[in-house]
Amino acid sequence: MKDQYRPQDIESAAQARWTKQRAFAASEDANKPKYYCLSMLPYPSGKLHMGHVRNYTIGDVITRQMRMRGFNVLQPMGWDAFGLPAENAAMQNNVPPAKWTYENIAYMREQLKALGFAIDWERELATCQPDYYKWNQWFFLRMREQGIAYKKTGVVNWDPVDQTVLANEQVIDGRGWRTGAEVEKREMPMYYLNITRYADELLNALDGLDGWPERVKTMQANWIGKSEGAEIHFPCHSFGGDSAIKVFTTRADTLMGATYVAVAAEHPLALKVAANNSGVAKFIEECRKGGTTEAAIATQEKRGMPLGIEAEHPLTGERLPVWVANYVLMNYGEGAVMAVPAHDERDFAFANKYELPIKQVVACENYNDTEWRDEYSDKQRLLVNSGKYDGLGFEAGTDAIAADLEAKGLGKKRVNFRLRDWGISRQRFWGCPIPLIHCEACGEVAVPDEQLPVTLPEDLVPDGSGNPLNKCAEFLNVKCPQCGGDAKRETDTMDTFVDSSWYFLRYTSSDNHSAMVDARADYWMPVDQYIGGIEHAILHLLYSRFWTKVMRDLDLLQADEPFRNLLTQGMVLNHIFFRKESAGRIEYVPPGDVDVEYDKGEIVSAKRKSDGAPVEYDGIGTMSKSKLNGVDPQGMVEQYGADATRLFMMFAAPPEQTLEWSDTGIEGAWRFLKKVWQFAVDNCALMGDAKPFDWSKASDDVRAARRDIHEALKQANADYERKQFNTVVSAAMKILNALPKQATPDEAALVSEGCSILLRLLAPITPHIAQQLWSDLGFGDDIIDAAWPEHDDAALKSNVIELVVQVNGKLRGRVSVPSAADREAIEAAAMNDANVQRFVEGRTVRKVIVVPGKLVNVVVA
RNA sequence: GCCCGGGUGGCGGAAUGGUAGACGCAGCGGACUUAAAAUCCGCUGGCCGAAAGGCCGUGCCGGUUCAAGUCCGGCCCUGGGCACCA
Repeated sequence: MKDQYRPQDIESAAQARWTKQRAFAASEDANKPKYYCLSMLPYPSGKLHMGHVRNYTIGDVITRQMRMRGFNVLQPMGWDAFGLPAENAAMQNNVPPAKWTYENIAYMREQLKALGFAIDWERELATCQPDYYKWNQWFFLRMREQGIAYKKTGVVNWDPVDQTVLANEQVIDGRGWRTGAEVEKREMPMYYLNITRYADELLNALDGLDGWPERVKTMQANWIGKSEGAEIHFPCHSFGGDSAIKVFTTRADTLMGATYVAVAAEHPLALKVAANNSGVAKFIEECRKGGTTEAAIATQEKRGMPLGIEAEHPLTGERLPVWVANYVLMNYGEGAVMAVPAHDERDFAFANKYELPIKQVVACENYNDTEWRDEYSDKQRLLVNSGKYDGLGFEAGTDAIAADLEAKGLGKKRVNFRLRDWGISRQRFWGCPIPLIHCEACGEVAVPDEQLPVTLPEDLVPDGSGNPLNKCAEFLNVKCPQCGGDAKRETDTMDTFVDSSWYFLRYTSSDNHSAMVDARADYWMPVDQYIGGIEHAILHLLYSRFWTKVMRDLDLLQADEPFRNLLTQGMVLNHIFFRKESAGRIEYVPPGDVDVEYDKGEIVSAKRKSDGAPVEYDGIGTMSKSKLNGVDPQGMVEQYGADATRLFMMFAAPPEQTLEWSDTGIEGAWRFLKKVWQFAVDNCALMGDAKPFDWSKASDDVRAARRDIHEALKQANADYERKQFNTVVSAAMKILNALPKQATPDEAALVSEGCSILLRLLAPITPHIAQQLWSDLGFGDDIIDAAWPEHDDAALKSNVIELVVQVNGKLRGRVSVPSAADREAIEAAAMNDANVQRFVEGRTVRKVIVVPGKLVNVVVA
């Protein structure tokens, strides 16, 4: 074996060996339990960043460990290749998005290979390949046939200068990022997927996802947002007939306290009034400004205006003013609310601002209608000022009022979800075309299955003024499949979340060109372990669950849920710097190009290295392409090797924890691997002997060292089980520290067993060095085929144990007792300690708590 | 604004109600070396003390417990998500 640890040599050799063996090419095998280990596919942004290294190392550690434990493991990889950054790069560099994307994929694939991940590359896919997105289109048409995909209008961000739709990311402080123009909301026809049809199942099935983090399930449940309440009709005759304003409320019990009705700015009634009322029209116009995100809407100043019409209270017939208010959301409930200012915080603030009446109907002492207190909305209190409903509680009051409303045909109990249907239409080029054709004679016609895929031209370059497909005659002009007349193709493409909602299924059947998935999907599904960033906790994971259920209902799949176990990786954060260009445009500056001045740990000033000009600090945030704060692992891999990089990433923090980027510590990982190598070189003559050894005849030192090793192994296995890999690494370090550096022949069994354990523990994390030493030291040919190490209980036994003695909970001494000592003997030994006596002397012992194997606590008065 | 996390030495972190700071990084001291690098050994939360030992200490305030970083209530700061970034 070589004297020096040189990762460049051993890493490429190990990778070549695995490739030649097709070691990670998975096939369906009935003789072994299957294990599908999946990491979220990367967006091919150009280069890997540390977040990718973290994500894929976690997946690889699990993959390799499960393989050594005897599972038939599949770990595939692909590319989430459609999306906005490719269009931006295209505009900047005047290259087609396809070229940019495929070049990025080629580069990043080599980076992944250099990191030695145990990936089955034969199943690789990219979502921008026609062979992949053909099935998006095929399945979209099946959903359209079922009514799951349907058309309605939706709101988008509109840049009035560029005359184009903007993504939320392109709206900064309510203005377009390129033009600086104030963004408007605009309605457009779009396709939606009817995810709300599955709302109940998506919510209830969370209970069965035992392998998911509680926090993710809570986030999904809150997102789905099931509310039990009532639909109530407030009759309104202003525009003739017997129409009514419908509202949804979770507090029907407080109906007698309703003093006005408020509708959203987009509500049909508001629009009708606006037709003849320029003040209202102007207000609605104002509400159209600004972004469409919930955050933008929720943080804006609450404003409203009377519509000048009235609605009838459904029980009392009292006339209530109708207002338009920007805090009412059109896409939640009915787009209208009954306002009960006395018992709803937002209504309270609104009523106080516009001097609307406030009527208390729930018992609260010292009610004050100018200062809000949370008890006003407490559901535990009883109704007052509510006529026949006085004295009822929340549930009884709701039931009684709902029953009376139902009898009058003016309402009923109802469940409402916060979840909205999923709008998938995008007015953008670099995405999967929606397979529809618009014919003047036949209307909207589906592209026939045999004409799929509708292929996206790969040579167009967007220019920022909208979707280039609209100017591409070759794509646009088509014959109608029904009548054969001239027709136009749909130019909207699909949300990229569509692509990522089922890619994990395509891996199982990636070579099948005649079906979306086949029976192999039922062999591999569900995914046994899914790993990806916590930022995907809601949207991607919810859409994938929905998509899986739809495929099940269309008999394409047996699985109900896609992901059995979920590990949400904490994000890798880095500092963000930027400066404002003219026209309000923001230019981000990579942290590596910034010199920073600190004062008491806080950044006080920053300058760009390349030109010395000041830059602004925008805090710390996730590594992202758009903010240019990603760190490329390439330099680290070249200098220290893949193993040291992987080890460092795993050692830096537990997988689920957020990690602020810093490269201090890579030296430590590198040093550790050098020490492992040196230990192997120094002791190689004693290794590989697998003869049984009688440890009871070994010296005390050898047995003590072996106990430390097996204790560390036990801890490491528990930590592998709970996926806390940073402490697995520290256990490996402890094992190396416990082994003699230059062993004597008497220690041969100890170093041989210890080294064999150490290499197998490290094999999932640092597979190259583990493979090289395993074969050099004669333990076997391939460590990936070695059995997983388990600790020996006999090695953990000890004659004497040390206990901690506390007096009133404070540490006062330590005593050694035989491990077989009983309670009395332990107590006596504890009381005998000189320092303990100092603190007990002259005081009364109230009780003595003995925690076996741990401590004694003497409680004195 | 709403929903979900996090806050422990100079730094990354460990501690599944039971010894706070494992394992590392950085730093300091020493060995080896003509020298440097590399390597090896030792020290390293703060304050008091010659030492033994003591007092303080896990974002802040309060509570439960023999015992709280860990459980409960309130607050502050910070990260993620909020439906067109992926």
